[in-house]
Amino acid sequence: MTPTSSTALRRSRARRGEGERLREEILEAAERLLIETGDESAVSIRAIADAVGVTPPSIYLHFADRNELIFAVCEVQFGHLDEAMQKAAAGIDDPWERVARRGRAYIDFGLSNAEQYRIIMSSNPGDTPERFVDERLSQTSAFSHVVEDVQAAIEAGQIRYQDAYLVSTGLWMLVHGITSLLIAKPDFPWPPVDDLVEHALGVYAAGLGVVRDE
Amino acid sequence: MTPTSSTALRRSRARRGEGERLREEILEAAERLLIETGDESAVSIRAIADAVGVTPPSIYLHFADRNELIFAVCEVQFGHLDEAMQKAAAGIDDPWERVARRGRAYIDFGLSNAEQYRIIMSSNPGDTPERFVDERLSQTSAFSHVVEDVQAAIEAGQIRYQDAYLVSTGLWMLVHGITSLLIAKPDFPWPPVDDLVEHALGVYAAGLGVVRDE
DNA sequence: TGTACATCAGTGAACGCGCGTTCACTGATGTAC
DNA sequence: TGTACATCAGTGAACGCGCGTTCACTGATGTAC
Repeated sequence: MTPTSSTALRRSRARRGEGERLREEILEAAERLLIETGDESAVSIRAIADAVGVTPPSIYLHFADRNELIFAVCEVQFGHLDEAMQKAAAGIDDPWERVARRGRAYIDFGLSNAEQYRIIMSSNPGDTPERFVDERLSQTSAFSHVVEDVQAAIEAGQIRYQDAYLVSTGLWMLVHGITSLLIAKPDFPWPPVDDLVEHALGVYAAGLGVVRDE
Repeated sequence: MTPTSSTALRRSRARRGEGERLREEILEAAERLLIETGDESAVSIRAIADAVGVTPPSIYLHFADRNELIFAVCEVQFGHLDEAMQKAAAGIDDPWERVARRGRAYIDFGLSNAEQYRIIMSSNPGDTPERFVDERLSQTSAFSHVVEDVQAAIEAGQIRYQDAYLVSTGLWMLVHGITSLLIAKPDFPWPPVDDLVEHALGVYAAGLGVVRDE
């Protein structure tokens, strides 16, 4: 499993001015390793360099240290999550329906990309590099889109609470709980996943007093 | 922070027949290290041995390998969680109130013991040793106590759903989501924690159609 | 059209580290006679 | 009451490993003259 010797052919050097190409290749290889090994600690500078077909010091041409590289991977994943949620809500008018679809998209993303989800949501805080503010921003962008839809649902009289931020936070907690527990305890005798998701979202929606337009 | 040289005095050797004492000391030291460093990977065989005041090979007198040791630590933590939840429900008659108190106790336990909570709930599956069945059992004991109370609440007509197992699972998802997200993202601009917990539990209770006895 | 040169995209070798684990051992302690 | 001996609770030294990171370097490529 672990590549002890070079598994990739030596990569051909980028042409003048195309040095940035390596940065993308590094990020892609890191993501691939993360998915394949299912273990963040297996995503080492050396393993990445080997996967790209380059020597370890080359990594430092584009990232200050390992920590920055891992955060860059997270940044990409937050982008994917946001995209998936935006796509799920696209073309839907009913505000609560938009929220619910975002929620299901969130869960789907997490379950389909378990390792990526794990590192963006369970990573140890405290070792956050300076670019962390950007990271935090993109993290929040998916969230703030939810807040907007929740606000619209409140204004449409679909939800009986008034604090869109509080409601959105509660929803995040719920979908995160579903996603992360299913990922962390795959052997637990869960009820069928779809039933579970629909039950939990249904209960929460009922508790919010959701009234649909239709 | 990391103890590079011996930080503890050499421990005096146990008397004949009291070899098991070391096992307890190892588990306590491992837990202490986990709390102090906030990082599972810092809880190494060598660091534990150092903290206990013993040489690394001594660990192998009581644990087959590092993995078994870490799982033993988890086992202890699951016991603590179950105790905390049992204590919270003790002396309460109203079934739903018992469930709600268990839920708050769960969240309190997780927030007060963040690192322990992290390892028991986010540990990588797949490297589970043979004694895993026991571990799984103690994990489930806290859960099955909830199922019992939920069943009682259903029978008392407090909840409008009929499947106690499904309802309990949903509740676990919710409280786990609250706990783990607060731990994982301490810098996020959360609403006040108490408000958040009461809001989320309140919404969920309302969604379950909870009717109180009083 | 030819050549010197700066720059860019990397390489190769090495550093020191902490890790899990194994192995042969030691020395105090209790027990049998 | 004294002594040989088995056992128990550890020790000390070493193994091989993969890791992040640094450093001085190389050699192809494009540009200026």
